[in-house]
Amino acid sequence: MPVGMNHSLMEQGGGLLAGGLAMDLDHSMGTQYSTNPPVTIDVPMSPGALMGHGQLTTIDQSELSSQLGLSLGGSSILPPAAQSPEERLSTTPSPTSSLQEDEPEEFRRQQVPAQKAAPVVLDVGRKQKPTKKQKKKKDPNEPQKPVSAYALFFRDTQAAIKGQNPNATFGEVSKIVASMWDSLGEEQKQVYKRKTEAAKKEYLKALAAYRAIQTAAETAELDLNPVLPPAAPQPAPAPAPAAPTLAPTPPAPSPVLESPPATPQPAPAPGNLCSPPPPQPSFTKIIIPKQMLPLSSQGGVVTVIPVTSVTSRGLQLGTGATQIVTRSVLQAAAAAAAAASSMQLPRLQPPPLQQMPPPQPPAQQVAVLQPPPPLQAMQQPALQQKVRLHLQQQPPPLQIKILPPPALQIQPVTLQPEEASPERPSPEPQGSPEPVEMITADVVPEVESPTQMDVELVSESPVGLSPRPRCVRSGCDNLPISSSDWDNEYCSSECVVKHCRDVFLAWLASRNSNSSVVFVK
DNA sequence: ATATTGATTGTTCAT
DNA sequence: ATGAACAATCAATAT
Repeated sequence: MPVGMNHSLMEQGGGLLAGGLAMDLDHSMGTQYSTNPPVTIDVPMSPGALMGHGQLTTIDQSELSSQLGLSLGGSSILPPAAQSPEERLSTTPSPTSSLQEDEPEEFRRQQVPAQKAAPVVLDVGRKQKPTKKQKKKKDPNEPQKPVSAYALFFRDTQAAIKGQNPNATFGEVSKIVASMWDSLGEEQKQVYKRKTEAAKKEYLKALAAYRAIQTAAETAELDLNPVLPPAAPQPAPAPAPAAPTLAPTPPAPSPVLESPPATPQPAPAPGNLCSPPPPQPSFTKIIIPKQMLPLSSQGGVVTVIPVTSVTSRGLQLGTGATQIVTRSVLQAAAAAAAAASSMQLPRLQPPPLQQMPPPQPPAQQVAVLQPPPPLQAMQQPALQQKVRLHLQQQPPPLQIKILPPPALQIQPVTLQPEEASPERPSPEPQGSPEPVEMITADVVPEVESPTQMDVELVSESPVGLSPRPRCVRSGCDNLPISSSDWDNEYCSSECVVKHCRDVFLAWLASRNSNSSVVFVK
């Protein structure tokens, strides 16, 4: 049985992965699970990772670094401190508990250079061993400590894993993530580590500023009896560089704290897939014993979906259906849709996901991928994880390989037989890699069956161009004109009114009841 | 100890 | 008393 995989990417907010990720699924599908050799999925992935499970899951990872860099940049969650907006000065003494990591130390040192560490006093306070609750009491304004590299990795990965195994418990997912992390190459880990380091830097800065402000506020309070509420400072961005007094900030006091550090270098070429990351041929294999996998009971299916990835080549599914989805494709689809009609179809942001109706007879794997919005991730709370996969029940064992992003070649165009990919007249004349115009059904959120989607997408554009539209009002044969009051469907305001009236009357008639309907314009 | 996510449970507050 | 809104807890793992 062919395994179909659906992979859709959300638009990345902006700069996305240049290197994009390519996902390659190679199936040497045979026919039967048992007899079939394991299915191999080559996933040039980026940060997000994937996972899968089945009888045996093998994940090969190779240089994710470039991709990771991108994705991370995207997720850039990091500089929490710096970004944390709600910055009110509150004089609340930050819980001592928070003082432990390095930064606190640094901070202390800065403030009290005289004594080296002498944390004694602080320790006392800390000793308290506050129950969990207490520690949480942190001042909301206090910059948040950057999360660990592993945590970042977890974030990037868990969604994909969950997508594959919706039933997986947190513990199972954790194990998988751990094993993936374990087998992650140093370089890849480095990427995450770098991220966290950068975040830490930011954090230190923010913390310094924060403390300075607090100190200033406290002193001010002491001096000036009136206890003013922290002056309801602008809810403005975080680490107000204001840092009046000491400003123990680090050596390089680049005054610019607040602006989200647009993640410097990690994300080279956001927009396009043009810059292929340096290829790294090495693979790391992750083998996840069936037992580890949550859905093992189901005869596992392994699917890997890089959260942040974008495929340069897209996904290829075995035999029957070969599908390639690329970011450009999505964009093209979106553009097409937009162009096609004024209506905005929900395609890009499909509802979370409804369980796909039991797949058609031949089980198919559908993977819907939604990479987290890159840089903006922070800003947009909501989505971020929308990876869902629907796998069929008894898939042949799969092997997932994470490959280095293929050169962004664009050969892919070969796919979908049926789909004559419409040449988008519009944008990107350029011969650049933005290759594929193909829009496979998959691209579209699971809302509809692939087939339908195709139809939809394809038909849409034509609609706009379709031969001579007429005024919508029945009985009117005039050509429609465009107006700010309506799209292109009426020839005049009269027709609009008439049409609406007719419709309304018809509706009333159909209900043949005079319920009290109020027309509110 | 803290972080990851998300479900569950517990608490608080308003009606 | 009820429900909404928010907070805490838990799971396995890494730092």
